Amino acid sequence: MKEYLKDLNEAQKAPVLHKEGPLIVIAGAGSGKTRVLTYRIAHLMAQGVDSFNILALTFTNKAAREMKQRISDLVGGSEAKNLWMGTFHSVFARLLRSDGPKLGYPSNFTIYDTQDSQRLIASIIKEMGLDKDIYKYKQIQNRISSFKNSLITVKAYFQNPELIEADAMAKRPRLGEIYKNYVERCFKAGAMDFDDLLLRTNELLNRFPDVLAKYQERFRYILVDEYQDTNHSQYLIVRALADRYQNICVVGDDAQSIYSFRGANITNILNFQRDYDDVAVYRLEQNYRSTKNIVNAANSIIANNKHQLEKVVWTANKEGPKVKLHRSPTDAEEGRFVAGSVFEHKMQQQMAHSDFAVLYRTNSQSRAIEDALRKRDIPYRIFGGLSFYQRKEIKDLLSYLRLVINPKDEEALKRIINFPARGIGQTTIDRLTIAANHYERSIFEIIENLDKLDLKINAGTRRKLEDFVNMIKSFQIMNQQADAFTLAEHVVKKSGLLVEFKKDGTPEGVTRIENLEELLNGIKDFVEGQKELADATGDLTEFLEDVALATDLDNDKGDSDRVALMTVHMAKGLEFPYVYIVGLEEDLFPSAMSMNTRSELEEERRLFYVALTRAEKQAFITYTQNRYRWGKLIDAEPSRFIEEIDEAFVEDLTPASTYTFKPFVSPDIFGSSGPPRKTTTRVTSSIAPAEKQLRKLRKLKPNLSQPIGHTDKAVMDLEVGTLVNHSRFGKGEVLKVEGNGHDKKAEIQFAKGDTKKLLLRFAKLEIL
DNA sequence: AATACGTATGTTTTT
DNA sequence: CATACGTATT
Repeated sequence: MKEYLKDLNEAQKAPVLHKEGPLIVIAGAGSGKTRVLTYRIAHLMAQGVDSFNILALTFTNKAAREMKQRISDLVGGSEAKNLWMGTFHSVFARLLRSDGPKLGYPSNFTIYDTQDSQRLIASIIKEMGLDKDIYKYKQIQNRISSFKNSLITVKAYFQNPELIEADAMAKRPRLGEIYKNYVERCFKAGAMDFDDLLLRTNELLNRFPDVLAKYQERFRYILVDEYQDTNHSQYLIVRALADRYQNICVVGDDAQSIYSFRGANITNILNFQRDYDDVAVYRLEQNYRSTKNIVNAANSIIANNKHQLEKVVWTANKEGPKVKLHRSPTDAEEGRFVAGSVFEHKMQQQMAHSDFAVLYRTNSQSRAIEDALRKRDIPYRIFGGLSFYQRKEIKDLLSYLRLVINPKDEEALKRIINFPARGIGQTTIDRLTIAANHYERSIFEIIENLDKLDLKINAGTRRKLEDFVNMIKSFQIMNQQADAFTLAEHVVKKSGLLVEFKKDGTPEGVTRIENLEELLNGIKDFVEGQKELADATGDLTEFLEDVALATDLDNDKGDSDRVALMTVHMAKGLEFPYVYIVGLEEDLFPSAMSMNTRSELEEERRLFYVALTRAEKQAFITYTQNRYRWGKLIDAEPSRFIEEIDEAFVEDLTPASTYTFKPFVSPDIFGSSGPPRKTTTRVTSSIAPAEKQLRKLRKLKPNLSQPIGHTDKAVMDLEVGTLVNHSRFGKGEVLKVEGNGHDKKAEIQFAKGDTKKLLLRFAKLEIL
């Protein structure tokens, strides 16, 4: 009777059919976890669960859109439209639009992006008269963000001597004050930053039991995708909402946890079974995406990580070609290789451009690839990097629109009050800011009441300020009648933006005008699209929210046949027949910033795992000997990850001839088995490669005497009652031993209070 | 107040 | 390299 269940294998069917109560799906890469989520929702609806009672949190808005569409196809009718589906940020932004006023926020609050936050913090630092070389606004923004993601409010900060001490040690004793000011200023501006969308949701649910109850009733069934990448704030929201009905389904893969830098906490997924009663655990281990060579290569990489849930990803797919490895002299050559290879495979295999993706660790690597693709006339699209909405001209126009919606929005105001130039200088803005802080009003309100205040601003400037405010007010009046597109078009003309960029005359200015036109088209699309959606109000507020939370990926209509260029992070959840992973070099991938601790390094490795498992048919891994970085050509060494791949699944494509140019023969220090290590042509380097490698390894703190993934015999034979010491968890006692050989695990009660189940093969244990 | 120029400074990844 | 900020000049 349930036709759609035929689309699922047995392992997938189980979580789909699971009825009430908490469940976790540990899903290996490419094992069809999106499919499980989709079908589970469809199945719930088919079983009579009201679509209004289902909340699904996805990783991208695009994923939500596609899933909705698929569900709609499965169940028919228009029910799927009622599902609450989207990213944490967009779902809870929407929730805060209706319930945020209880916290004192206007329902039309602005969403500050990272740049807005950083600018505000920079100006606070300046206003406080602090040394900007010690108080670096980016670092401070980062720290504040991580506070918020861990639910450390300003109050909590000041009650925590450890944090205060840490900042004092870092020579930044006034960090707490900056944090306090920042929060107050955001609040006064009617603005929430990205982290606030989660933090304030938590606040709302904690402070108002009736609101919590309302949403617990509403969201009786909660599903969370990519659970391994949730941060503490998100975790608490989910817990609160699921508490009443416990119908919580989380899906994820600990091996693909790659967002710890923004607070993602891998223990959320590792501890899920402890958080809820009677958790059903399902595993999806069959990979449907990739060839055997790709799956096996990926498995061999991830085996180097110690901390992971037990899981064996396998595939019944065909063997496929081996993972190809290629070395180039420079990054430009690397680009050429990729472009040539794309061209070749497209021709030979009759593929589309969109079947290819180039993945890199950092956005700046896109340049060399772009150049090469362009030279070969291969169409491409870059995702991420400086997104469309972050371009200057776009942010300018958006700032006008933001100010129309929320005149208290200080960052928007400061951005455009004198752009295009209208003779309002820094001194005036500083005075207004001081007055605004003093009277606890917004700058906009100060200007509105200029005549009542005694500010040192001359008549000419006063006049200009009034003109500005009147212009914004005229836009506001227009906004009550006109749709977003008509208004935006009007604003472009009347604000002087169009003229400003037109008179520029350079190709740069022309591009800017084109971008503005593109934005206007986007607004038009939005306005028209809104008419079809039941739950959308279709106004400017909503458009601005979409814009603030959209990523390039969300905007991809997939209507053009281009090679995709993006960071590995962005590629999560996607798949392509052909994948090129470029820049596999030490200090780049793994990043130099992420090699200080083992857990950072393990995250880099997971990132590489994610990259490799995007590929369906074939994966290419490239690295260079020299690369431009900071505008200078620097030596590059092959990434340690290259030799971690089991050689059985790799084939080196680098032409042998390039090896013959070596001025000297470097000793084959890693044995003849692995792929060739760096064969440097640099004679100036006095340190031999082996020596260099060793020095790098020593930087890693944990005991290197023991190779990763191999534990000595005594530990493998430990018994119940044995006292052990773990490199991270400390001392503990073995409670239980289970499994055999490879799978042998021990349950250990640690002195700190935690009980953990560890795979002996990986756990770093010492018998006491 | 606006512009032009020099310097320093940092660079992972993103909602 | 690219941007951001400070200083000097008009």
